Amino acid sequence: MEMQGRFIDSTVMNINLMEYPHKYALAPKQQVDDAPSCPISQRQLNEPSWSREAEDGVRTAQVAMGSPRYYSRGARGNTKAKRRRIITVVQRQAANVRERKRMFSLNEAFDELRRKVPTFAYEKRLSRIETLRLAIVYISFMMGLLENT
DNA sequence: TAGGCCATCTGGTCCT
DNA sequence: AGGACCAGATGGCCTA
Repeated sequence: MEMQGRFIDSTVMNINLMEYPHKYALAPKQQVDDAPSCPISQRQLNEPSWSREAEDGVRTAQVAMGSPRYYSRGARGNTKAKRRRIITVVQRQAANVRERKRMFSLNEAFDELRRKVPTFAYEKRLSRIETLRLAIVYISFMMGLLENT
């Protein structure tokens, strides 16, 4: 079917993305008192996000001297203490790498979905939330077409 | 400059 | 025990 592509867009389908509330309900800010915020988190955004393992590995090697450990905070402030999972710095770094890879594959899926939903070529790149919402509307639109044929 | 978006880190929970 | 998944926090970049 030739419908995939640039024939319809949000305006054609009477989609007003702005009608969806974009405000997320923000929980009270979690207290981060024993871990520095990510000072290296914004390096070289033009790199593939998980190609930085070598650099992180250096940092890991530096920090891992003396085997410091991360402690899950668990039920901090509660009287009923949960079992805390203790991980090493190396394990924490490995988990960070896995998380980066996971987010990378998630973004790949978003990119693929962006290519499937119809937009005008000159439209700016859809955000992730816009992509999801437009995909929902697009699917509904196509289902309506099928039912009418 | 404020707000939106995103990448990353981190800890909690679930599952194998 | 450890990996996957998730959500909160944080900070940088970009645009109106």
